[in-house]
Amino acid sequence: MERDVAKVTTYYLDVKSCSRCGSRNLIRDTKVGEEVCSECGLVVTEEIVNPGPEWRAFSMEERTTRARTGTAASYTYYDMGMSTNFIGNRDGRGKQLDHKTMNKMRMLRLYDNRSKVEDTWGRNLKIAMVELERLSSGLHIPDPVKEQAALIYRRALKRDLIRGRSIEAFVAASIYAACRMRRLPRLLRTVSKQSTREQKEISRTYRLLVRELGLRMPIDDPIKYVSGIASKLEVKPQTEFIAVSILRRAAERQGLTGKDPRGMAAASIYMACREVGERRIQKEVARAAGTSEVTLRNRLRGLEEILPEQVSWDEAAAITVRD
DNA sequence: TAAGATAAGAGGGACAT
DNA sequence: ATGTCAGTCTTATCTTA
Repeated sequence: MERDVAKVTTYYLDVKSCSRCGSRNLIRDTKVGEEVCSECGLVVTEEIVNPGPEWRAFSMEERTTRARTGTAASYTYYDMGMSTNFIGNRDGRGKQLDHKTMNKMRMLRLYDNRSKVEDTWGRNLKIAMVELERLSSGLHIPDPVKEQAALIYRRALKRDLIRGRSIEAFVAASIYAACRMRRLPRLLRTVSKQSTREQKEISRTYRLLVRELGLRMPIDDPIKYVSGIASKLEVKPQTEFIAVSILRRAAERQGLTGKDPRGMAAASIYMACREVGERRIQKEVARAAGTSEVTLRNRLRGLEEILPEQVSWDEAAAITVRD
């Protein structure tokens, strides 16, 4: 553990200015590993290039905690005998304390409470990071995304969102959120299956995270799903090409907003297959896209309303070239 | 046999109370 | 805070071409 604590100093090296307003006046909050622009308020943490294991960020916390509480051993037994100390203003015999001593005791009580807050965070994080490790290895989450998830979790902890709720759900939700942010295709269902918590709770927690932390999720573009589905179905490149063109044209006409992107992708591929004359049944396409037949049909209906004319190969080429 | 239709249920957002 | 409403997506089952 110790050798990794030493590496912490490299953490922030790459950040020099705010990516939005260019200000160099950045405020660091080392407890959450967050960096905020003092000019425009942008959280620039995401810009930080930070490869490595997730508990490097964790050790930031650990370092401050250790500085307060001493050895790692006392960290583990943090609560023993400490919680009832420093109460009242009388000594052991019930005698009133003098002012000097009372002030001293007040300071001690203050420090004691503070260190306990830090300690609670530390313990929470320890449990959370173990869970994070377990889930991400089960889901094959690459390190940078895992790192992102850890960061999100820490921000949630800092904002006191977790008290009274389950750590596991927050870890799972953080991972899902990190995947969305980094455009790593993982279904909420898949993440939930690895977690001890049910999908319902995790999805609720995910939305809580997005709302409370103001996470900015990239809108996932149906076009991104096309190639994956196309390769699963082994359709011709031409078909895939036309599917993309269909989506582009639908997007121009505001036909994609608010719909499940996977359903849109599935419908466009199905449509493209039909136009090229490649035989694929709805069930196949829907399954490859990870959605249902019904959804595919509904999207298909929407596409047909928006795009009454066929998208031929030539038109597809024209649409693509124009971009 | 594939495609379409319909029903029922879950879950969440918007909006009012 | 709680309830209602419209809209989405899912699963299951039935009908149609």
